[in-house]
Amino acid sequence: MFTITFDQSPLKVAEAGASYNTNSSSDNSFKEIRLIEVLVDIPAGQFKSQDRDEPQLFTYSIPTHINVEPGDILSVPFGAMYLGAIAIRPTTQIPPGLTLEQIKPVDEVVSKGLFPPYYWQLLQQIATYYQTPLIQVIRTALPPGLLRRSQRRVRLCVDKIPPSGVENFLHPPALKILQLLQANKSKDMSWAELKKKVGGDYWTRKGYQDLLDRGWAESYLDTPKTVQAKQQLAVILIADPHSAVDVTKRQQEVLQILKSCGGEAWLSEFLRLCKTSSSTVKTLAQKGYVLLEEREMLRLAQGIEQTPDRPKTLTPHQTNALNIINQLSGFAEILLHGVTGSGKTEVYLQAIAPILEQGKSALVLVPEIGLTPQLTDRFRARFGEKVCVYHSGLSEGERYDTWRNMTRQQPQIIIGTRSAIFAPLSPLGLIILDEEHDSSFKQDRPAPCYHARNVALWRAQMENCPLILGSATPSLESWVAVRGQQGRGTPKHQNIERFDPISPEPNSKSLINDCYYLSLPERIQSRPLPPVEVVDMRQELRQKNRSIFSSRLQRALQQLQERGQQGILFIHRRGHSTFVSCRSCGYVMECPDCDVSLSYHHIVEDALQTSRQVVPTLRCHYCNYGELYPQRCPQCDSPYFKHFGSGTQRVVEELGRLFPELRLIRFDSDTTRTKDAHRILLTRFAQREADLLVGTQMLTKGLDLAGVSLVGVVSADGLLHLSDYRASERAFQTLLQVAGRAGRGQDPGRVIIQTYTPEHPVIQAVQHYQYQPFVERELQERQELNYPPFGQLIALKLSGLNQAEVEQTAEQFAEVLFSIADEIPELEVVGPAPAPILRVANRYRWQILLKLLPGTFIDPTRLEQLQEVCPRSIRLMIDVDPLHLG
DNA sequence: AGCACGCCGACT
DNA sequence: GTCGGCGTGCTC
Repeated sequence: MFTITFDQSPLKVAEAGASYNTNSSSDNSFKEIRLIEVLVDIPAGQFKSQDRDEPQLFTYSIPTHINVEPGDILSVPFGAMYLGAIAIRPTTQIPPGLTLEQIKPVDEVVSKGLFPPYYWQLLQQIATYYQTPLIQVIRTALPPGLLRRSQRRVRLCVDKIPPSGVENFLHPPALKILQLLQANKSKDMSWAELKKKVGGDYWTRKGYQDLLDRGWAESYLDTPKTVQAKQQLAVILIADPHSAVDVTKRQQEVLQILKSCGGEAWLSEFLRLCKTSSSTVKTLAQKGYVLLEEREMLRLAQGIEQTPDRPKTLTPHQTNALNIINQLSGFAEILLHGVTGSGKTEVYLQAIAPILEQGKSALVLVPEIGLTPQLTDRFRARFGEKVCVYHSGLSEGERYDTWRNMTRQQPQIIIGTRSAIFAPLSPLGLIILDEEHDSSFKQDRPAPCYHARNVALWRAQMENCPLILGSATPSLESWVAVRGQQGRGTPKHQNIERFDPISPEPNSKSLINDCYYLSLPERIQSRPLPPVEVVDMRQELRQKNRSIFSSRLQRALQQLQERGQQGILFIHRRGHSTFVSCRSCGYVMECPDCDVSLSYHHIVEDALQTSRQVVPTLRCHYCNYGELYPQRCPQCDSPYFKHFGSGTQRVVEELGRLFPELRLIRFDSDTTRTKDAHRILLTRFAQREADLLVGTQMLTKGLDLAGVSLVGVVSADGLLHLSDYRASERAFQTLLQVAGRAGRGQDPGRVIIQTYTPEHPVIQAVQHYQYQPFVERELQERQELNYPPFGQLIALKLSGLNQAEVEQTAEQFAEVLFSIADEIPELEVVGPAPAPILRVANRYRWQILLKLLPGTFIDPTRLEQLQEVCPRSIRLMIDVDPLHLG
């Protein structure tokens, strides 16, 4: 959005006192004063400097006793409070209009040396591409807890409150606050927390004012507390135990144990080890044999210790892939397309080994760490303590320490989720995105809505190292990027080449010819892929089977029990499917213009809000095309024309009714909420405590359970007809992934997919494991409508509390955009349209879609116009390359 | 975000 | 007249 030039050379103290330009009348000599320009952590870039293309920087002086370098995390006074900030560059200029007296000193250096050299360029790139203020990108990248602000808190003046009878005359909001504070142990709460519980700023202020007037409560700003390194007492041996004469036998033993520990240990652990008390150690310290010292302890999340394993023998395909990867030096994008069970992980492991030997680190990104404990375990078994995990599930301390450990330049492996792409490893020898097609690599909640695959690509280029994208069902983006020239002549890395490179990096080599397609078409040990059987549910209806299970699936479940085998039952998450389809003929209502299914809406309000009518409507949430919800199927006139969905609950009930003997484990977001729940449930299943695993999307992600011989998909339709141009791609990927869970052990396995539209191309492709034909077909359709990966999409998502206001602003935006589109013929404005789920968290949502023709891009500054037009009450989020439009 | 300043309408 | 609603702008 804005660029800043970041001085990467350390601040040179000697030069800091050159000549100053001041506007103040007095011409003092400031030879000793060092100044630093700082990016302050205030919400968003509303503080733009007028004429330069960068966010507003603030100038602070550096107290003589501290040293500040660009990139340091600071705490600075800002107005009445203290805020987190990043040191950007030293300066000798006092900002125009200010006097030296107005320059405040930096309060504290919170942390130093957290980034590798090109890191700022990477963050800048993300800010520009994803149209997000730089500070917000920094906030996303950094481990949480570093950028803190002082917060307003309210505390009770306990001694001033009369003992009782208060409730009778206090106003409700004041009483509420009083009660909240009294319920609190420390009689002290943050303003934000109060606001949430009281309900709104207005009443909180009102109530607080009352209490303040009575002198019963007061507010104050507390100083920010940032993550700190953990200090712990360590015992260090400083004299040879053999020369110890004036010690008891027990003390001598203790010294010997310390020596066998390598002469150093954490005190608490050491005491447990020696089964002694701290007094023994203290005595030894007094006698001068050991030293007790506060030392920094790293809280690293390394996962559970594993028994070491050795590299496995590779199949010819694996060997071939590995050879090519190992020959690479410098940037390359490798698509490792391996069918489920083909042993991609083993390739990763063996590709990483030589990287570590070269003294470099490796970064492995996975969709969700909790879902793949087995992957982490395997890395730990191979590389031991060099493996750390990094994801949002860790505590602040763990994340901070893992981060700092990464900057220490010891070769290591980080396994993490999306946010780990910001891991400050350097030098970095390899980046791997496992299951690269997975949509959780795209952030969609707070801006920047970055895709870790994009960021990984930029990082790999900047670091000049290979990037491996692994998947059994590669995304169309990656397929086209790597194989594009063979197919339809699309430029590779279109997203990259569109950029103005901030500065041409010497080590970023030519972007062309760095792509490799490596295929692992067979499962290890030549195991077959499980055959896929498709069941036509329309037929079942005709045969008067109203159950959600077809007779074939029922038989299979019956057999499961009889043969003592295990199965997985996949249910598509309910609530997502807002499409309408015919249960007799399978017909699905689609938008005539956008190639997506129509969504069911029933909230219809008239503008005056005098009356409220509920009219069932079908609507396209791309272009806002709408029509009435037909009572009967437009194609076959059947009355079984319904809004769709079968939830976990219903499936479980039905299972209990049909197969009371079957032991099942539910595996969905309800049952896996707690920490380690995934691992526990999966272990129980692996130990055959249950016959059937029933669950949602989570089942698709990399489960490797040898015992599973049956995979059932209750209904593929919810997946097939999501109102989204990516529905087919996602359905194809999900179904193939689920199917891939079967037959990974000795048993060959089978897959049963139930659907009302067996003729659907996705079903056909899945049935025969036809990746390429499916992708070619899908690409054709995408190309015709200029959808990604050909054209680019940008979604403008508006939300606000007032429905009419949101709609009005959306219309207003559209006006502006249409006028921009008049100048740029490559830009198409689609919408505005209400989001398929109009109201979420009490906010009404509308969106406008920008469609750009292949090879074009829109100048980000054009979209900044919108930010300026946007009323304060409306939130605007710009989602570049949105994945879900629903 | 938090806070000051300043402009309008409802009252001791 | 003043008090206090909140809309606007500033924080080095």
